[in-house]
Amino acid sequence: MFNSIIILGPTASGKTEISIKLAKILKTEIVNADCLQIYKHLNIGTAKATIKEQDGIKHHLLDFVEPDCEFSVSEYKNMAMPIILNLINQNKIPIIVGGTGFYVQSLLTNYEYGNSVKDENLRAELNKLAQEKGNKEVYNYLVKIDPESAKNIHENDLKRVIRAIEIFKLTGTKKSELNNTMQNSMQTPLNPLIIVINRDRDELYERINKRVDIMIENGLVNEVEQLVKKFNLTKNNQSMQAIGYKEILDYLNHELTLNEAIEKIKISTRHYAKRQITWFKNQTNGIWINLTKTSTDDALKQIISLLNENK
RNA sequence: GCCUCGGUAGCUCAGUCGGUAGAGCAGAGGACUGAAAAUCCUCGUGUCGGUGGUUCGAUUCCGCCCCGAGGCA
Repeated sequence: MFNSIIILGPTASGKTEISIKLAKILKTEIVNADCLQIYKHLNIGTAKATIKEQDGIKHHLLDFVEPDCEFSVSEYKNMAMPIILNLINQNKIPIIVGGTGFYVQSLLTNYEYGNSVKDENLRAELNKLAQEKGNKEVYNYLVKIDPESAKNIHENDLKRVIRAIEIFKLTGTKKSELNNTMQNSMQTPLNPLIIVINRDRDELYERINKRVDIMIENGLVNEVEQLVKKFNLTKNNQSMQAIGYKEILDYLNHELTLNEAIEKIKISTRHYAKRQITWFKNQTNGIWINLTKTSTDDALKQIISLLNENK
């Protein structure tokens, strides 16, 4: 019997609307699983549901991190899990909704992401090494200390190469060993109904393009300008890696024209949607609903009946 | 009307001293275990504007035509 619902879907597919309507019907609450909607003040560009759109439904883990702070899956998992379990205890069926597959995945496995926190110095050092002597140099180092992990990481994927080294340096345990032990305990208190909201590619891309134009009309440039001023943000801040924000930042720094920035936002968003679809397709086994071919109401009916079937 | 420069992949363009072509972007597929809206990998056949001619062979050379940009009238 399902005790929770997870709603995934690429950006601009219509997750938000459907999840709020579903929450109304089920008289439950929503837990955000979007790695940028967690940030306060990033509203327009992240397509965060406004208070009005939230329609009285309680949203957890939305809009609570300061824009100059960092956040990670591990923290997400630690915060989300108690909230979800608490809702289940109240006999509610929490609806977890978002586009960050990585965050959702953290709720479905017992992986503890290592005991290692990050080590900025080590990261900087390895990044420098890569810059001076090439990615291969850093990769070869990983091959030496953890050949098993190295096999699964491309030598140019610096972030992952560095993280694997970091895990070993900080914990003395290889990442590959960590994987093996964790693999055996792939269990979770959640038994979720997983729904993937999607649309025909053409329509999705049209919606993305249109939504970016609307964001600009709604004052995205001003939002970024105020944010940067107030919090002294630069490209290096995690929140400023968000699509829509980094490009407008370039515009404000006169590195792009407005039109170039807008075009770039559209392209990056399309790329992002594509990556999301790949992830959902191959990393989760949800039930797909195509909103190009199904109305929102029918989709809701379908979800409810799936829920009841398994009672 | 004349002159010049262009017309090659969805877009921007490279190239073939004559043996039917290749980059970037777009697009497609994939990876993903403490940055994930991040990071990374793979994938390029198209009447080479049209039509005649020269040639064993033309997208490449020549003629004419069409389209675009600029210049002279």
